[in-house]
Amino acid sequence: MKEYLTVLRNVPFFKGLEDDEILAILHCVNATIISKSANSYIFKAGDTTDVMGLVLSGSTLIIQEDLWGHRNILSKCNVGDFFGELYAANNAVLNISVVANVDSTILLLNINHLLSTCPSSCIHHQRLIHNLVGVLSNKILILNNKITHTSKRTTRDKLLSYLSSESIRQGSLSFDIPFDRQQLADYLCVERAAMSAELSKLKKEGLLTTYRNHFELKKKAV
Amino acid sequence: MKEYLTVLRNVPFFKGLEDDEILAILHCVNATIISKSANSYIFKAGDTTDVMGLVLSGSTLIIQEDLWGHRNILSKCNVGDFFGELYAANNAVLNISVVANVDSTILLLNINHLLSTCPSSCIHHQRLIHNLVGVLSNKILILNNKITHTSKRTTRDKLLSYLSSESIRQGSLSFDIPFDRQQLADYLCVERAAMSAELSKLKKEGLLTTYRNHFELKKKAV
DNA sequence: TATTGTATGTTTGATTTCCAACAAGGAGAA
DNA sequence: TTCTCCTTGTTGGAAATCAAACATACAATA
Repeated sequence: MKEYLTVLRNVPFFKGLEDDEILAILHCVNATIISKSANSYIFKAGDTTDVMGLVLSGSTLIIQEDLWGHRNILSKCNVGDFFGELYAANNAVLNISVVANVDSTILLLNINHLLSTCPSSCIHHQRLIHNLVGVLSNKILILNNKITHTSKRTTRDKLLSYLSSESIRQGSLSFDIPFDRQQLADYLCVERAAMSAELSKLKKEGLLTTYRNHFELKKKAV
Repeated sequence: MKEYLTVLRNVPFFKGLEDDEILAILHCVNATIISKSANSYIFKAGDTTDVMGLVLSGSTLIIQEDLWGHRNILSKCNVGDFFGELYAANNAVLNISVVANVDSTILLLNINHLLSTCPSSCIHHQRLIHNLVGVLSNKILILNNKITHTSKRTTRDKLLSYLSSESIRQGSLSFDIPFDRQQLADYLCVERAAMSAELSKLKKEGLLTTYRNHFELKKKAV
């Protein structure tokens, strides 16, 4: 297990924990390591699971198939990423499958063990639970924000919603965003070209100025 | 506190707990009750908080203001609903405000107390933590689903994505949905009229039949 | 039965977005 | 410098969506 500490140290679940504490917890929740060859299934849609997975080496793909058999890759989990925690925590039927992208090593953590204080009342357990709740609620905040922006009907409103929230979040009318144009368009679920055009309009109307990923909003048209 | 047990029994956080267990937990996490008159703030955007709120009587509004002062009501919390748990759990700056809609009574729960096993090692605590994680991860699953559907570019693809997932979830090509047409359109972020038209097309193409909120999908065109 | 209200389907012109291609500008490499 | 490559901005025709009507069907009620 020790060989993977360099990975585990940087996992949000284990934030703020020392190496020996991590090892103690892994032991206390009876964590197991499995090896999966490329293209083999780790979770299959329709299953339930009480363990979550954490990629120690290799990578996995989260895929979803619709009724007509169209296969859709939802995301890729690289070393240090975890998956299945939502279904494990909720005892829900998986509507996604997880397959090894290449030969991979996966750490399996039983979520019920994680959530139960261990017999020896292991003190780091509380930290872990706190981290878990933090990770989950942070994810909800991120998703909520995205939905707030993307549910606006026009490209213009999506842009203004996003830029306004970034400005408020960063506490300044002048701020950088973490996206280039293509990424911003993908995030807002619009066409890059249409978005660029809309940005130009907003500039002409004096609502903002922008250079690359730097934006400045104006409260009133100049 | 006892007078509110009828409310608390039905809150997902307290699912599976008996009345006396609920009372024990409230005591053990040092829960407090506050009264708020109509239109007064409970949380203000920009604040941080380590407590979450639960509506015992009355109701609250979750509101958000953008940079230009446009006020947007995001949701309403009725008796038994809770709010602020995401920010409390994550120690995040609030980007929403919560105001009392009418004169209201609010139960404040300190999330750090909830997440720490109490000195007396109160056994119901584990159940509570488990419930909390369940509630959060379930919410993520719901949001993920919505984003999956709404991020499709056309009304047709949004419909098919949603209907396919519902069909798979309910394990049948013949199923009911919990929305009427207007609600479905709102959920998918499209126009009701355009959606109705698209449904008609899909019918003509033999991909599905529908009556009201009942749908039957066809794997191949008839 | 007649009346009313509600949900759903249809239509149409205006508007917006999509798609594809190209243009402009800058950064880095040869 | 010159030549790429990459990002961003611009444009025009095709396609989709929006908004606002109106039509239809059905249920509930008197």
